[in-house]
Amino acid sequence: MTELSANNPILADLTPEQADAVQHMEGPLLILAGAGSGKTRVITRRVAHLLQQGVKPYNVLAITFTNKAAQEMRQRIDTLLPGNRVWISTFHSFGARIMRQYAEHFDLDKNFTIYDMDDRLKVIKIAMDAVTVPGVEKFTPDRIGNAISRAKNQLLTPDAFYRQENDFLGQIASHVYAIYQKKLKEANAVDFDDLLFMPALALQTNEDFRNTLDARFKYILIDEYQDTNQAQYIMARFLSKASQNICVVGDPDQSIYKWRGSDIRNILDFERDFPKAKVITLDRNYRSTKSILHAASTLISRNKNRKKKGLITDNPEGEAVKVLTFDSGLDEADQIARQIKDKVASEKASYRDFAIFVRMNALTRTIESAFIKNGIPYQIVKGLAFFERKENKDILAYLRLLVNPQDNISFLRAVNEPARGIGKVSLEHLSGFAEQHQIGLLRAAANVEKVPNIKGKAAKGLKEFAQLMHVLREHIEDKPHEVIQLVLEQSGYRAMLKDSRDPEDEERLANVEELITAAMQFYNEDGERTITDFLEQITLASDVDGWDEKQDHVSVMTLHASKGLEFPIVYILAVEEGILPHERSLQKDEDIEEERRLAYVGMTRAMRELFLCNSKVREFRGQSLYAIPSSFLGELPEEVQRQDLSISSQRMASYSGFGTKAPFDWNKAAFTSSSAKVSPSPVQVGDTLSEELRPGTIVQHEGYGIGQILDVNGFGALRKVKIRFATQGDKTFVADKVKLKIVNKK
DNA sequence: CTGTCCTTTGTTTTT
DNA sequence: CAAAGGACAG
Repeated sequence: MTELSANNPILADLTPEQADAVQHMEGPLLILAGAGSGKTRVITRRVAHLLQQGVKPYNVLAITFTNKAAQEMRQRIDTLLPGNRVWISTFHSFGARIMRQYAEHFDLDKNFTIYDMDDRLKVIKIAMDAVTVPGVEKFTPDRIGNAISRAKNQLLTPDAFYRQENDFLGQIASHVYAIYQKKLKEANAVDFDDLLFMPALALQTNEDFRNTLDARFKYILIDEYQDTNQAQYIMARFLSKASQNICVVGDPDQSIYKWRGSDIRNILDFERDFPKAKVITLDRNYRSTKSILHAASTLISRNKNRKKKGLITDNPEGEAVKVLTFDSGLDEADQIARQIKDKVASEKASYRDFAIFVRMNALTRTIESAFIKNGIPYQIVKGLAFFERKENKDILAYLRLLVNPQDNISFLRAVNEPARGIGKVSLEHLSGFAEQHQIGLLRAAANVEKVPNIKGKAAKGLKEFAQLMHVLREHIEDKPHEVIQLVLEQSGYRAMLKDSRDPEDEERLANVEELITAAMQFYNEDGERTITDFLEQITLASDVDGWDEKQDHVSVMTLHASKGLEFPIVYILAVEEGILPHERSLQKDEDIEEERRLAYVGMTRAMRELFLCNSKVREFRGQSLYAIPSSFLGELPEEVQRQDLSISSQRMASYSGFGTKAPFDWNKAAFTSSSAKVSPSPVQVGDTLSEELRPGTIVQHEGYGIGQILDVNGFGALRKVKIRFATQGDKTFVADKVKLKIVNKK
């Protein structure tokens, strides 16, 4: 390098390892970047450095995990080197763009629709109805859909999937898969998985296609490589076959998407795949206090299937990490709200400094009401929930059908909204006709007079709808927001909402008006953008893409969504057995390890303060049930402070007369409360403390008599207890429903 | 065909 | 406790 780093902002303020990674030019590079190790800085600088060294922006491809991350990276690079337009996107957006550009390679029209999960489910149901194999009815569309998704992630076509040795589900799914794919094709639509599957397969099998793209993308950079799946892996490999200039960045300890097909081996085997790879480890953390880092490191070190490594920091010790115990979820939410309010009032922090992480979306409800009650500004970072409202989805269905007249799913959604007298039966006739003539539903509707059995109101409605779409199609090139305006007007949708006496329709009307604003903003950012772009952005948006970090509010999100972010003060809610780790991961060690990584990801987001919360009673599906602190809490180092903030703990200090034995020894030892106690809850719960139901305990059941508990599993209403009775064999009960008398504790 | 009321059903995480 | 699906009357 000829430039002096002191004068070059691209190389300024970097550690030797970071500078090494930034300046690496040719050949494969693996950057193992621990949490908070300045990864974002390194990758943006690296791209900037490549450009500075004369690499053409056109030849660079950077893959990020979210569109938001892509946007940020674009801006940072633009700040360093203005005017360079590098291709930065997620794998899915990349796939979509390639597929539109080379639509003919994929046997698609370039205005294809990308189906989301809802759409996918509908197509699966249609395919399951159409398939003739016996046994389909044994599976839910959901399970079939997952099986198909897995097949696509492994680059298996319906044929290949069928030929593969399969269990019963796989056999059935492979048949549905073939029809499902045919239906998608007919609708000129693809699903999320296709955006990876199709380009990956094309790269693998079509050498010309591969050469073209490989030659174009001479330098590839992939972030969050630990969470890539097989299809993404193939894309990465085949795009960098000639140049070998592939740089991947990741942290095996933060791999949290195995359930979605991610394969941690992709990163672990990088050096095997690219024998000449240079490996740089970034193990210095700049984000968190020593306390936080130590707590997180101690937890993650419990994972057996893991390369040993540690993170170090020069940051101060800071506040101790705290485990907080509350009476109930309501109480947990309320006390956290107060803590936040107090800290903001005393000017120790702003609202934007706080983040609340949860394992499941359902847990945001209570915290949301507590924030509303306490007047705390907040944002729930959950996708573009706005676009998922019924009224907006309806309007978007019109748009999708305009752009892609073959889109049958959107047709079915829009055709009778507002009501045009078209019911289920008419649509079945229409589908039959469309099937018979191999045309789309819209085209069939345009020829409704030729369809037998559709008469009267329904026929008139269909004809009118087809004509409406025909008229609207004239405006397809108009600005997105103007098209929406037109759709609202001419479809009668706006009139329907306006004339309604349902008070909620007023809000719906406001929402669709806001949809126009959203489209206008989208267009104003870039006048080249089309309706197709607008629709694509909405469909491919990730949860954090809707997050507005500029606002001064508390951020509430899932642990998954928190990946890659950082906040001064972090609360993780419901760190309870069955929630984190999640009940459905408890069977397999490798699944529990992923839950531990998830907890690790959440903890390492915190810069200054970290609170891990649990409550004694958790409200769930309208019921209140005893909750057990997460086993992860017992894996934290000693200096973590444990505070029992439950009212019952204060009140019960002098109370005796119920159980005297804490359910877990480590719990008893670790929590600061003075005397061991299992308190009767202030809320109504089942007759038997489900905490006391543990394997080995001898119990008596009214009808079955004496038995011994074999197994207890599940959480909340799903918690089951399996009992072996002396005379009646094994029986399984719902833990909070069954009445049992404890005879002999284990 | 449409709207309403009632039963059933279900909950991990998401591009 | 909700949302979603099914049954039924208008």
